[in-house]
Amino acid sequence: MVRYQFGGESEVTGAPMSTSLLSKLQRDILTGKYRPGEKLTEQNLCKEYGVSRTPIREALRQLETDGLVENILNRGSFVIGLSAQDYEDMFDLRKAYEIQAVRWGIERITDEEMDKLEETFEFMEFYTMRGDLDKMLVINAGFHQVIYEASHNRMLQKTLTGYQTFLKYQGLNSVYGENYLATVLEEHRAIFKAFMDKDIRAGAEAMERHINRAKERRCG
Amino acid sequence: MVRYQFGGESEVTGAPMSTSLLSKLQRDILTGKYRPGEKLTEQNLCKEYGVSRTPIREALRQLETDGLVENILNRGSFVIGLSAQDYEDMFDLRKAYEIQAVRWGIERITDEEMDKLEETFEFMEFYTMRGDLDKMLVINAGFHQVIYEASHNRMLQKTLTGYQTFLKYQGLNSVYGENYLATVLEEHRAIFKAFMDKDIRAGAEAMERHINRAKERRCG
DNA sequence: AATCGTATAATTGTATACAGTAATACGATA
DNA sequence: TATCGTATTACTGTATACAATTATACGATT
Repeated sequence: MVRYQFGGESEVTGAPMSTSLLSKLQRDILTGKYRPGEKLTEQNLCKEYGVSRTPIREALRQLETDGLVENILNRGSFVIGLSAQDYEDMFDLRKAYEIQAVRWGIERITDEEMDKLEETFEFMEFYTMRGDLDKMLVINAGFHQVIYEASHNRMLQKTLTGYQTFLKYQGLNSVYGENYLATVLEEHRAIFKAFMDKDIRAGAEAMERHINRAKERRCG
Repeated sequence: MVRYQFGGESEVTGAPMSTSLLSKLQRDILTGKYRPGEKLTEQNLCKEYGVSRTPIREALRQLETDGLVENILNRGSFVIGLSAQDYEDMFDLRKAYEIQAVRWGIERITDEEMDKLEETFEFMEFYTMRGDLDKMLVINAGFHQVIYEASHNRMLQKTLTGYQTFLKYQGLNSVYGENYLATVLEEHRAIFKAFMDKDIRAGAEAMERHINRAKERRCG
């Protein structure tokens, strides 16, 4: 058994500087720096992150719609806690959307996106061979991201990307079994094959199995 | 055939004053006052809604995470257009979650919530008898809301409530058939019965039928 | 006339200032 | 001592001010 610790940030979005602030806050909430129910005083956050109240408030508003924070009028922002049940539920919510992403993805994927999916899968094979868990987790997320893009549905993409954020930090507490890499590779291979074969049913089933097992594994 | 026009606002949330601004912006984007691709200049919005830039910017950030607006660094906010395909897709996304809401709802509903569901359903019967389409559409949304609450999952609730906002204004363009009310009542009756019987499978199937038909009807 | 470069204007991003509300401290009263 | 009421403090909500970036206008050059 290997207890895994994440490396640094990986911010990829071409979004505003304040997005960096947002992802820092997401990280600090999801990793437990701020505890459920805790009040996030704007002044404190200003000092903590070295910016003024305006960007802090904007980030808090986004955290609110993300469901990480609750905003009460004239009283401030409070961290929302996720129960074990919430985390378990999240796999089911994710499953429903991931399956839909595969269905639409197989229908709608472009040639360029297919190339990208193939390339990503080959990276997965490579890093699995090398036993590089760190890189693998990043590629893993990337593989799913390509499928989200291939679904050509912005909302689906946005929601699933949001779940990945949650799971990314949840992953900090995960324990990965010895044959985790090989197992996950085979699950992904089945999904990738369904894309090659343009077999929607097979793709949906492969993804369902993948997420069901992820739920059992309690990671990725 | 009856072409339906919505009445006034129905803001129920006990949320900040700026939420009123947010819902106004949502309405004005979804009803087409601001067109897809159009730039939303903060100054203009200030004049339009009679507030300063601060609350405008906060609302824009929320609209961004809602997927109604795209924010480009140093260039501003642009209205995101939803294609016919996007609206069609939305029924499938909603369906996946509505089914999950029923599953969890039947498992987790409290006695108080069950009372509320029953009461809501009885209102539906009443307004159907009276042929009051206006009230019916509100109650319809309320019936689903009770199920969301019964699911006891905040994320599910939030996401589905978001879809309702989209569909609410989409409804403006809907054409309701003569026996719309009676049809929808029967679909809801099947769902309600499944809650009474605590029959998860029946509930999921009833909800699936309901949303499939809503998709065909292109409304509610 | 078309294009490039610079200067100006407009707009966004951030910080600060002011106003209104909630939380707290503290003293008066029973 | 306990409780209530008031005064003070702290914080949020909103408006404004300043800085940095982008868009536009206009003239110089080819």
